[in-house]
Amino acid sequence: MADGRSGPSSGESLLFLTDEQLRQGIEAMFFAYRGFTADPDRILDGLAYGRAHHRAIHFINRAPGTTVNNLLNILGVTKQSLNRVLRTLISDGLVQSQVGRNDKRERHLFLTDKGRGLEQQLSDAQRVRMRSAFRSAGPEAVAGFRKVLEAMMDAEMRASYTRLKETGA
Amino acid sequence: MADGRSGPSSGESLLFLTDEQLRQGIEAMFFAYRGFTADPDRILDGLAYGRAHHRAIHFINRAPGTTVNNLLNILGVTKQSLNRVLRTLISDGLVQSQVGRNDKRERHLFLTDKGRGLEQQLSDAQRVRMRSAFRSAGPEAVAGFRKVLEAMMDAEMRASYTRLKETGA
DNA sequence: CTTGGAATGTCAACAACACTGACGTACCCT
DNA sequence: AGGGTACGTCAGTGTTGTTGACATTCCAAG
Repeated sequence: MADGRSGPSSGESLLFLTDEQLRQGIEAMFFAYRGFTADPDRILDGLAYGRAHHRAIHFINRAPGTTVNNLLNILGVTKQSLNRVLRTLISDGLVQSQVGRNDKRERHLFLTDKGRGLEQQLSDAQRVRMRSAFRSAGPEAVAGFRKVLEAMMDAEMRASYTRLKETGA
Repeated sequence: MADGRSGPSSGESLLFLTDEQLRQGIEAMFFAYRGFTADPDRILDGLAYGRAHHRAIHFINRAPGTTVNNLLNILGVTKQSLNRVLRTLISDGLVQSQVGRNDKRERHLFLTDKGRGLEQQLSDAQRVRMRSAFRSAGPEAVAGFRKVLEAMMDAEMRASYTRLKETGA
């Protein structure tokens, strides 16, 4: 109970930092993330894939030719875990793995046409919801949304996020 | 590709609704959620519990005396899945299950002192990050954050969220 | 050139946690 | 009495994470 539910001591009211407000933020994250993943999950359900496949496909699409190691850092899982996912995606012809020219230890990853097809389908579904949420909330709200999320990331994740952001802009 | 990357047709610029902006929003959600769960996950790691236990504890604390069925709807998992979690929490003395007085089929769930202790520990860790993100983003950003997340939820989840919000206010 | 360490990726086995399906018990209500 | 509800449980399966062991490749020290 060591915290600021007490009155506005400084000039600002800081009402948005009460435990109650923070708790609402926590629950909002929980419920919203469920919505966020719901649509792609429904699509993946029919196929033999899960959320991990979606993530891999998304980031390979974002950074074609990325190495396994690079993908590992972005996704934050073990290489063994990622490898299982990649193996099925490769054998199903959605992803193509290409031995590095300079360093033959590395594998560069690309989506095939088929892979790009699924990626489109998944990200379309996700974008529909995101667009509708953005539209109904308005531009200022979206800016705040981004600002808070960015502040909530771990430092390394923020770095990955920023790098990707600048790549695509 | 059927969407609005074209010029500002209406009065508003709608620049925040481009595919690129939506993609950044999607990636922000992904990276931020990782940060959001990182701290409690670290605590849970030592104990024999996982994220599922955390969620159960959180919502039992939020709505003491809630029934199993109610919890089921909030968490959005099957009763078998929830039951596995509740069984360990009850046998470890963190949660107490109490047969309903009016309807003896129902079980009302409460945290024990021990359970409240762990809840405090977990939510403290999560609040620290949330508070720091809120503080650095500022009140207007926080309002926007909440607004977008709320719009992103499924209708039923928004109902649960609102109900909880009003209960605690 | 050879050799040993570091980096990269693969295979195998296991644990956590979600799911479906089927069933049993206790209870409420008509 | 009978049908529906609330809860618990057993069995089986799938996805996704983990650790451990190992093969290949690169690079640099000797």
